[in-house]
Amino acid sequence: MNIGAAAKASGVSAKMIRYYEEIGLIPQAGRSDAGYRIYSEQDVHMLRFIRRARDLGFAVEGIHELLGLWRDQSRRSADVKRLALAHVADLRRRIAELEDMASTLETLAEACHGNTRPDCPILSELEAPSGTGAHGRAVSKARFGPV
Amino acid sequence: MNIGAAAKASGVSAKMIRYYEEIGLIPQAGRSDAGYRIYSEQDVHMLRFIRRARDLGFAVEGIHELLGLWRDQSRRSADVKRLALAHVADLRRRIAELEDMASTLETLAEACHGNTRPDCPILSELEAPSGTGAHGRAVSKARFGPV
DNA sequence: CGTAAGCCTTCCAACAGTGTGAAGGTCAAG
DNA sequence: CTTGACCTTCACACTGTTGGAAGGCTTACG
Repeated sequence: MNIGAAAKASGVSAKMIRYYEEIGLIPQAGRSDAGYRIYSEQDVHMLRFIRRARDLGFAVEGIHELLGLWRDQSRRSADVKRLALAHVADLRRRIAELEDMASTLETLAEACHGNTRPDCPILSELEAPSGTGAHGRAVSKARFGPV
Repeated sequence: MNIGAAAKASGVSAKMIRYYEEIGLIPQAGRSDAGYRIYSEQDVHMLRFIRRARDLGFAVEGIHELLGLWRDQSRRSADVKRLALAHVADLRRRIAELEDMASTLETLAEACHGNTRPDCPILSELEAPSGTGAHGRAVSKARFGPV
């Protein structure tokens, strides 16, 4: 199977398959005489696994560990569970940060007349935040990388 | 004021100040004889504005628009409000995606014994998703860039 | 057999937003 | 004058994905 067919079958783009190979997430694919990468059903199976882990928000690093456990027949399910729950905690942390921002901004927007006049509490708040936000202050050094 | 002092006073790192200047988010700073960037209290005020907008999750593009409105004395507050609410909607959309992932994964983790045996519903699900997730399927092509 | 479409290959660049580090100039205090 | 703390620019890293260009391969059709 060519990379295009594997991409279609797995839902992972050809570009990403090559990228995953490059960073060592997946083993190097075998090559045809012409140098084309060749994939088996097994490979497609693995790519689909990766695709789903990605869809659940796992970063490549996490997917790497999941793949290791997946392949390891003597794994302990406790390790998988720990990995999953750590990721859930990470997701929840990010959710809380976003929620803080959203509610703060929503409160400010509610207080804005939204008319043709220039005065607006949103800009005022950005200019000089009032000490106590009605909602937990979203103004923090919260940083979040890509998923 | 040097860039270091402006950074300390505004909460925006010197690196980021230079970056913001480079991409045109802020005007080019004046220079001293030695070529050092010089900042006024006004500039620091603007940097603080940027810092807070960033803390509320606005992307540089959005901050650009906010700055324009901030400086525009004849702005209509309706425009500010529209911008803010559009961002809130964006945040909520991302929250929903993350929440979907978290709850799906949490449900799977709950079903995992978490012992020394290898069988684990988390891996099973990644291998071949059961048609209907208990929670809305988090498995989608959901993509989200940086904040 | 020739050729054109549609694959495949590699390499290079871009995105957001931030950080790291190197090589060198400058400023202030001792 | 030296030292250390600053400033300058430049280049590169990260994450994950996409886009394109230049060239080779395959396949199907005439």
